[in-house]
Amino acid sequence: MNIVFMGTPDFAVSALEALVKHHNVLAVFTQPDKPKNRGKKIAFSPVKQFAVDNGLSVYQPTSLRKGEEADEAYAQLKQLSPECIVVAAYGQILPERILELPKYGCINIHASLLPKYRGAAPIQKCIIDGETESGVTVMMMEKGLDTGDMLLKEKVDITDTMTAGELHDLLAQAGARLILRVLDMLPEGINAEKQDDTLSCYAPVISREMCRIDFSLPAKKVYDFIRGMSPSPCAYTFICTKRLKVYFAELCDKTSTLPAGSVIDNKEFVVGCGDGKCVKLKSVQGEGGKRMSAEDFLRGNRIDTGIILGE
RNA sequence: CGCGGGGUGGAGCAGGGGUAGCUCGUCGGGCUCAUAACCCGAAGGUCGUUGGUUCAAAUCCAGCUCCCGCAA
Repeated sequence: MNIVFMGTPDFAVSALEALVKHHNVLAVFTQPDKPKNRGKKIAFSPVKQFAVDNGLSVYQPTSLRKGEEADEAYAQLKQLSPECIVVAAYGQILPERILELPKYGCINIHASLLPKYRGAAPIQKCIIDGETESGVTVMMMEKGLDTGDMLLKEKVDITDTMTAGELHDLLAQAGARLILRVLDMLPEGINAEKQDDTLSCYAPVISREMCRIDFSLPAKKVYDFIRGMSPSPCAYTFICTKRLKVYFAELCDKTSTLPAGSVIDNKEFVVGCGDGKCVKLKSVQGEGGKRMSAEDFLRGNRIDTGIILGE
């Protein structure tokens, strides 16, 4: 099938990779290159990198909705005349005229079991909420954000030690499998299932401030938060005014009567939480340092018991 | 030229012109019913790289390189 693909981050690459193998990808749309990282270097999005490596033509309009670039993009799409547009974490909302353009419509791969966790950060959010399963939904796109009729789903179990990164990888693979199945079924028609809006919830974009660990929450919540943020955008706290990123922790059976955030054991980096239970930090990264085990970190940084994280 | 931190024995760090130090690990020995506990001892580093200043550079200066935090 002739397809135009739209996507930006790593999550979208797996799907694109699968499409390239089994279909004819006419073009790839991805977000414009922006000055990123230290020293203002401009970096390609993972999707663009893959597209370039595989000789696909790339389009990077600033907006599909308004302005000259939007009109240009529309004209380009019309000329490409794809039978289907596949979208995976593209980062832009498609205007109606584009939604209506392809014969089979625009299809989205979303990293949750819709109607739950609509929005930008479903993978992180469902782990933070302590869910035990999630999945991928492939659906028709319509005007609303992640509200279209669902075509196919695949469930994935979330183990209680799984991080967002691990779930991300599983879902990306599942997404790639699903989109291929959907495309095969498309010409014959698929039963679409409407979303039950009363069951929906949103996973908004995660801002920097939202990544800060709140040790006044129960230990289990703190634990879910840390693994839900890992490895990106990564939960953090402060230790003596310095930022400390926390990549992984464990629940531990010690208890604490000290204020939430207190370090109650500086040999194993045990921190007290709001409900008196504790989490043991396992993988951390200080400013200017590399990610390392908590044991290594404590070896070189004198952390007295009783000091409170978060400042 | 966005701001900033850093590259020191296997690991994590301290030192900041003139015998290279700490915590842990490793090896050997001791104590113990026993231990990730404790005691004694040992090995292990051309202090990222190049050049400069100096009687003397891990330490000061310049370039290079690699790693990382912030901000976007």
